[in-house]
Amino acid sequence: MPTSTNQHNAGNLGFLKRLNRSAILEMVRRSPGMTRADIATHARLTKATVGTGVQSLLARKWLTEGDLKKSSGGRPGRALYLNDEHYALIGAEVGVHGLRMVACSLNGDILDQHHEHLPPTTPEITARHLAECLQTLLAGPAVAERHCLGLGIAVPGPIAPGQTVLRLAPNLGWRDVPFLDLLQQYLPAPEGIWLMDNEAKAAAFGELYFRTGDIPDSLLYVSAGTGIGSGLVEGNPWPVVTRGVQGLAGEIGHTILQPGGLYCHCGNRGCAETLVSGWTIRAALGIAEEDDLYEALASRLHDDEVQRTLKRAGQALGTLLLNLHHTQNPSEIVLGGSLTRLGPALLEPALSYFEASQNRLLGISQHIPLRIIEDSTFIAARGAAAQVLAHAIHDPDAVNRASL
Amino acid sequence: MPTSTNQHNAGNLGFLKRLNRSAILEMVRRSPGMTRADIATHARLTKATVGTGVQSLLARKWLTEGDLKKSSGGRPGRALYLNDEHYALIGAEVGVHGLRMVACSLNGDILDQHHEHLPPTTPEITARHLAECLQTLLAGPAVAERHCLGLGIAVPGPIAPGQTVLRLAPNLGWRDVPFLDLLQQYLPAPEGIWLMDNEAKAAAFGELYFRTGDIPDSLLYVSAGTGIGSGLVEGNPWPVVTRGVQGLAGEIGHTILQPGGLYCHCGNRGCAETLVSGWTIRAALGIAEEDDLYEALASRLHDDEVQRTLKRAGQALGTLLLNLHHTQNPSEIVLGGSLTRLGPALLEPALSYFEASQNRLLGISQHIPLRIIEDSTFIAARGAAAQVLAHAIHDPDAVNRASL
DNA sequence: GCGGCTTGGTTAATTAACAGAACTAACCCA
DNA sequence: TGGGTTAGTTCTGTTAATTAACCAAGCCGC
Repeated sequence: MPTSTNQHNAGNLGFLKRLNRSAILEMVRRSPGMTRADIATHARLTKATVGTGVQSLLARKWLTEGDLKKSSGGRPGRALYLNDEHYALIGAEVGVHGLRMVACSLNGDILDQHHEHLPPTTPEITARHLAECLQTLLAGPAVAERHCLGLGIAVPGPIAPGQTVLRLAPNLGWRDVPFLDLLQQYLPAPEGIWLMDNEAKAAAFGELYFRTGDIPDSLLYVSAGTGIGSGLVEGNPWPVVTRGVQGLAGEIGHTILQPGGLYCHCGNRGCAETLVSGWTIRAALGIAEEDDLYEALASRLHDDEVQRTLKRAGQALGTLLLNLHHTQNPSEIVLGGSLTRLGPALLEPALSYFEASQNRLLGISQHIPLRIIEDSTFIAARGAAAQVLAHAIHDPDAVNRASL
Repeated sequence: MPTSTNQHNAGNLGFLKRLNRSAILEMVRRSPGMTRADIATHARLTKATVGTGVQSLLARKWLTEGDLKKSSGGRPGRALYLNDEHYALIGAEVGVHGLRMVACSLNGDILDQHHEHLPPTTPEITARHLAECLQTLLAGPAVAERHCLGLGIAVPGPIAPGQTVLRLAPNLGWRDVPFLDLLQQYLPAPEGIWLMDNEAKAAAFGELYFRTGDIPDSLLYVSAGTGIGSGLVEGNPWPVVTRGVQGLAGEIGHTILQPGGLYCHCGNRGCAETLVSGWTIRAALGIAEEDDLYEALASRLHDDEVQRTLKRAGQALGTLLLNLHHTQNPSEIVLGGSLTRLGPALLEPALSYFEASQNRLLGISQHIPLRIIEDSTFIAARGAAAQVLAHAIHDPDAVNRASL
């Protein structure tokens, strides 16, 4: 978990040095083209301190110098940028319909990606499969030249904070799987950071962290697919994912929207997932698990039954969003997951309800931005890669040292 | 907002010194009786660093030395404690039924308290009234001898982060009131920290921060009174209150529990408050606003109508708690507010539903502790005082300097 | 085009914080 | 009573930020 202070919250001189290097790096990452002088004023450090810090970050290939900036009467400063050529980040997602993996540059650009179809199977087979694909990815021309900072894995289930065990993945049929350890058995490389997180939380982190321009204070990612989950990222300048004690934060699919409603697979009644989710829509419209939901519905989208079902589901989704707004009140909401491909039939009722209701309480017209991702295929994998970067940035000198 | 790093997340030597002093102080606060050697090992600082830090904190009366500890073969260490005699913290709550204020010691012990009955009125009258009462409190024998670190105010409505404006307080009939500024006009003293926060968020902070023994990683306070609100505190070792962009985090009373249900005063339908809250229970049972809810119900508690009403409300409360569990998953839940006085008729249905449902998802028997506060009269005021302490602790040397 | 003016960035000496080792203090135990 | 052990301090050393001087590189007005 990225944190700007060490575990015990006290620090020595080395910690201070690290802190300042991270701060410089993070500032340049967020505002590409800053000069040393800009950094000094914004970070309230002296020119000298920034100078040596930048020098070290240049030497370690974290930064590159760009052109001279326009002068405003004095000597022009030299623009600094994240060195987008030297390092690579690897992210992967274990999903219900297969494995997805990406290699990213420090700016979050995807260097290489791969989608491997794989129906739910045992953790061992999955790990072996993933290890093979990752090895190919690592050896590929886009990555092989770069220094790999680490690997992040996104999985469809809750993970308790500080743990590497996937507690439950109903859609994979897994329970208490130490997936990261398993993967490590089959995959020696890369060295560096290894981490695993819930799919929606990884996605949320990536959507916030790899944002170009102003980074919002907080962001909620709602992942609407076979199940429904969410991830909340908060904190400036060091965003952190909210997990909860048992890793259950964001299990919004099991939030009750209809007391006494239908039974959910979790055993409770009236969960949000009984109203919106891949599996309820499938159940309501008689679509088999093996079929692609979008393809199965494409031809029937204008059927009355389909329309009614999706509208009902959309309204529930809108209610869910409103509840999250009044519980967590994020700066921004991003809606992804396979259900967004169903388009306006599902989303329009959700959005119109949410837009109409969200400001009733304060009576203001300040709307929370809500963005919909139509193709969220690689979002979670990229988010896991972002988490690797966030870790690495906290000790930028470490990557060139012997052990991380 | 207490944060261990400065705003720009870079630091100089002075920052490092402050950080380490805070860390020492916080460690002793949490584990009274630690010795210098204990601190050194836990904080990973050297004995020398801890020694000088402790010396300075002793000189500034933040700490006191206690007895020698039992030796285990070597020289016994000297126990260190928070100096509970020198400083005072002031907290106040502006509530629907009046003003409450407390003076606390650093350990959170209440030195003096006052409850002033005051029906909802204008912000100006309220501020003047509060200022007078606070002046009396400050001049009282329990406080006058002490150095006052500052004043925290808890109010029944949302406050956007970093602001001192109460955006909305439906139960007071206020909107966009700069209450802290207003109060400052009538009350010159105390110098130091001034802050204002939502009542449930202040309460949450206090319940976590003034806890004796192990402090949980996170805590959710649910305030069930005229309206329903919650506050979530997270973070170790520096707990932080979650606010949301507009300060709406924790407005759980306006979370939809019954889509298409009754109209709420906020304009939406089926809000939690239409099912559980002082005002719905009053409306359902025909109790006037002026009457004390508890007293009005005391004689009728075994009426069928009352029982039915409270049971329904209790079930809704249980659902609300479950939803919070699956959204935020706090380490611990504390339930307070005037409704807890209604006892088992309301609480038993809530708890039994929550207990039965909370572990369905993970299929484990690890329960989240849920504590009920029967008398939460001064909880929010004390919480506001705790927030003052949390601020002060981040720069323990500052209080003796000229300006804070 | 040639000095002032302004801003960017580096360098060398200084300051201030933590670190390390030696030392004293205080207790236990045999 | 002396050796072993742990607590805490002191002195010296190391490290990182700071200060101030300096050089670099543009602008501007004459």
